[in-house]
Amino acid sequence: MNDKKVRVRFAPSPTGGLHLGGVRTVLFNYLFAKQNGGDFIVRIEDTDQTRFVEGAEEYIFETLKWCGLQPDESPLHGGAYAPYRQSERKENYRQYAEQLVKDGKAYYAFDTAEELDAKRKEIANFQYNHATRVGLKNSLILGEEETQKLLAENVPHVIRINLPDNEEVKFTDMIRGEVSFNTTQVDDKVLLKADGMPTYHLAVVVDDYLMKITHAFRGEEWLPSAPVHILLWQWLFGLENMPQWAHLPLILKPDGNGKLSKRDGDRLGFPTFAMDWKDPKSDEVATGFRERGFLPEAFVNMLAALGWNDGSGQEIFTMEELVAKFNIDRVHKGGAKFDYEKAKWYNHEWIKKTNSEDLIKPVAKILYEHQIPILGVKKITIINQSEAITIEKPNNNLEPFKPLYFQFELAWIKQIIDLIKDRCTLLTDFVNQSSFFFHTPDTISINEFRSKWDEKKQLFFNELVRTYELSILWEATDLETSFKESAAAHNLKPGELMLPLRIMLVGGKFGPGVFDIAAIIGKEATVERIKHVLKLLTA
RNA sequence: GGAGCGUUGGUCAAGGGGUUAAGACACCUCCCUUUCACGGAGGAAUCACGGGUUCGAUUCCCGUACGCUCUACCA
Repeated sequence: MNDKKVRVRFAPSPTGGLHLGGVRTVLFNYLFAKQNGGDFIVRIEDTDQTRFVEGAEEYIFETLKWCGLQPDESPLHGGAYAPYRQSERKENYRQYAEQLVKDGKAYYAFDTAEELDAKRKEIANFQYNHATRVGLKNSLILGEEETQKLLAENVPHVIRINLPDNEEVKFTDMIRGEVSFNTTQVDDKVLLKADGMPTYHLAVVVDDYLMKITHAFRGEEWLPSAPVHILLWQWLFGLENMPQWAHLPLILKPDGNGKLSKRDGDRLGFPTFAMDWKDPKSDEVATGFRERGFLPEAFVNMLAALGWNDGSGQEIFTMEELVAKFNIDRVHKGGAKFDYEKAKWYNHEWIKKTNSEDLIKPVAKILYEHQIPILGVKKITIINQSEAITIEKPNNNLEPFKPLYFQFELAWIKQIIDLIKDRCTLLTDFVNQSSFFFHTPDTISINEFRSKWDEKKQLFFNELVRTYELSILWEATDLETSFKESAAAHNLKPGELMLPLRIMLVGGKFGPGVFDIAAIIGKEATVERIKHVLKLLTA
């Protein structure tokens, strides 16, 4: 068993956007597979046709792509065990269910939904099990002849597992150690539905066997139904072929208790989906981490830390490091409350850590999406949502740009990113932190200094304009030197003059060093912005 | 209700019979910065409770409490 190639699977239902917890399950699967030189398989569990949602499957694959968690086998990527959609493997399941009936490990049940509902109302904690099935309509009670008759008449029926009475079912969970259940506590789950489709319980077991899955990671919410799966393995394929189970801790809501849900995110103002998800029925859009301005590296890093810790104190991990260091033994048993502030901290760390060159495309894309007119950029093409964009430089001398913007080149954007990335937590922060580099500030908080404005300052700035206009050198240090010299000549403290200058250039009390900004936006824009505010002040 | 699983600061967590019980986020103070951030230095704050076992329990055992998950012809 140990020399078998590691094969893990992520088995989502295409019922909507991919939630944080789902992506984390993928991550742990992926890390474990890659660490062991194994394969990561994505199998679509679409056995419930009533819950099918248009676009959900595509969304899942786009999310995986964005996160850098590419499957080795999937309906999209193909593989030796195709098809990878359970709806396309329908014929596989019935035979196993029938086999179980033949072996006495399962039985036909003809009870209608209404009859079962009535039972549930009548009996407090109704379970379809050893004790109650006597009073119900199933092949165990009806007998061979009656059963065959009903079957021949095509009476709608399901196949249920025939759980033994009062038997201990034990297994070893990779995270929790030995776990055991008594069969009296679990009910005779439906294996094959009336429509001929398997339920999850039958489908996972059959497909995990057929696809030679060696390790199965899933959320803790599956723990109570594990005994059904264990028994099915025992009866159908042998325990020695069963994958090793690992039930992952839940991700909890930040306030109160319970599983984190999309509603909590809406309520508290943070995303819970990886990427924007538009519900095709309601047209409602749930915002995703991607659109909120997260770097995929940061998103993945943050997810890895939700339930796992390598014990060294290291917090920032690249995917390669995660693959190398991930260890299932160090996954926690208890759930963790999601902390959006910490999530943003990861993003901030990643923005600081990422080379400015590598940030150009995502930043340009964000600016473009926020309609910052990047003059000088001839064309920004968005190939598709997850794809990087391409930027073309203009053939200068064509458009009637203001002189400043002729300086545009990628190196210019990189310079800006270098200057501001420390103060950007989300990619979207680049919009506010950089817009004044590209165009005159929309609003100028002139009142920040107006009350302290006087003739002396007016004169100083008038002269500064002349000095800057004549200046040949345009480096931040030169600008600062001439600024200070001029201030001294006017008998003014530079301190009282820098705030007005800042506000003239950027519009408010924020941003990097003023002279750095002036150096980057260039002579013409600097002079023009000062003059503009000077005019406002005298008006 | 039942079953299962869990419980170290406000949150994420390291540790695991004898420690000043790491670190991170958030919070507070100060420094740096003639803006805002970044950064740096400090601070406050914790082993759910009760019994054992032990010379000694946060750590091991048993209870209790609390929380969560499941209890569908959903996954």
